[in-house]
Amino acid sequence: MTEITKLQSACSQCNLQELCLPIGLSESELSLVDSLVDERRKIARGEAIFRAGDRFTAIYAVKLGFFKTEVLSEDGRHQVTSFYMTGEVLGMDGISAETHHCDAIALEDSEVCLIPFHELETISVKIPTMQRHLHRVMSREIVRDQGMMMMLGAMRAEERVIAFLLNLSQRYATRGYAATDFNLRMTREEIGSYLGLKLETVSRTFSHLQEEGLLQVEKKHIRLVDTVRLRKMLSQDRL
Amino acid sequence: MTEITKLQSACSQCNLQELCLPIGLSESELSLVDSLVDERRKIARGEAIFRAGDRFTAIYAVKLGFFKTEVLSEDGRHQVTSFYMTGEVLGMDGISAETHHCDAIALEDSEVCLIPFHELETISVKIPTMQRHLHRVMSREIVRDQGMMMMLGAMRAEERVIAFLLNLSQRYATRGYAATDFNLRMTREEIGSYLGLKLETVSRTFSHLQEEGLLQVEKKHIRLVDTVRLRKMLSQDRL
DNA sequence: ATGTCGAGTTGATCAAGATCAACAACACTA
DNA sequence: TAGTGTTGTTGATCTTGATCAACTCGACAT
Repeated sequence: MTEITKLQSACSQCNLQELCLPIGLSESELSLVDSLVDERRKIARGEAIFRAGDRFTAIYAVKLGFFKTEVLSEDGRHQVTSFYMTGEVLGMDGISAETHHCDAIALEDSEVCLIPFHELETISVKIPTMQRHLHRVMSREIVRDQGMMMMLGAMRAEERVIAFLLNLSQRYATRGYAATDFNLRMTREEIGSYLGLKLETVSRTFSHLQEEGLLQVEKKHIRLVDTVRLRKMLSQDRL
Repeated sequence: MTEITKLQSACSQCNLQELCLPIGLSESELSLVDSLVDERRKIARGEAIFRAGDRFTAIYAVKLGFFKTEVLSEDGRHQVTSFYMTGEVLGMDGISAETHHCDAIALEDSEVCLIPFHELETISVKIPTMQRHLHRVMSREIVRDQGMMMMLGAMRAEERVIAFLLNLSQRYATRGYAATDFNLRMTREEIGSYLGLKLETVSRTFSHLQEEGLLQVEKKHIRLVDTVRLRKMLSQDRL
């Protein structure tokens, strides 16, 4: 099903530039980048960009759509480790062993820009700004994961759900979408897996927060009613 | 207290080379690396290499000793996010924002090699092998964190403790130390924090595993008696 | 229409781990 | 040498979230 198309609009033309690329690239540097990212790939909902065990060759910038990554252990247990939206980069788990450690699956019909990693390394040598950018993107992933560990290790169910929603909200806002009014792309089960909770607990927590007047839920549609108080519940709880 | 010494023995002479550096560097490349790492620092037990909020300037290779990193949230909660032993590299969380996001604290009198990061980036440009190595080290951290999230989100207390001990065991083995007989450098509370458990639970789990004849605990000293069965308990449990 | 399937909600009950508490062992200090 | 603080163990009880189960709703196929 996966369709491969040559890139129509180059990175130098892309409106996601400020998310994907470092600022302040010269024109000649930009054209180097254009030559690097020469393939776009459409991924239908439910399909994978890569799966655990696949040979690592590239990282992927989400041009459009929504993804989850999922780790699976030998015994069949699996856990959602991340969600990625427009402008975010995934696949960096594969660098260390030249093999991907997780599945990356589209939660809606999506499109990614394929960035051949070894070529990226080559270009980084020529453009120091690019190298630094790459390092920052990787480091950001490390920091994010640490925050996640904090959440899984130290927060209770309600706090996790709130943190999750506020994080989504903030990321939508960065992209110019409504911060308090959005549709979830993932199921309750996927949220639960991500947060280390069961789907029933996620559902109950949504209902409970709704009763409290903190948010409105209708199936996948979320409206954050009182973000101030939600934020407060994160920092105050269990003081 | 922190004492700064000029490096006596260079990287090119260091017996940790194979852990820190990529294999196959030429002599001239090695001397470049020697010029990069020019400072060693002693950190007394309980002291920090850096703290959250500190400006990021370098990453650190553990020359000797044992560290924990700890994230703290606004409300005072804190969680151990990692332990680092000889030959491991820490501080990469700081790259993204030029600021460290966690505290790195010595659990015993230790010594680290200070690697100025921007100089490392510069040298990486000249030595592609070095660049690739750096990327692998960062990626390894990402993979490790994902495994950690899996553990925190999907495993129960006993499994977490077993996974923790087997991981330690494996890392000691890599370093040529006994794999089934070692001393813990951290308290039960630190283990608990790392595993998302309370110290009492860690203590009880140790006792329980001892009753089962799987390991022997005496204060900080651990002896893994039946690693085969321990490993099995990880993969079989909750099949 | 009817049936089926996946996703979500809600209730009742259960169990894992947290919490509270007492105490032991030991290190460090005065 | 007594005194104090830190670390660890163990017991009793409580709470949170898991589990099991029933049911609704909507999408889709026949």
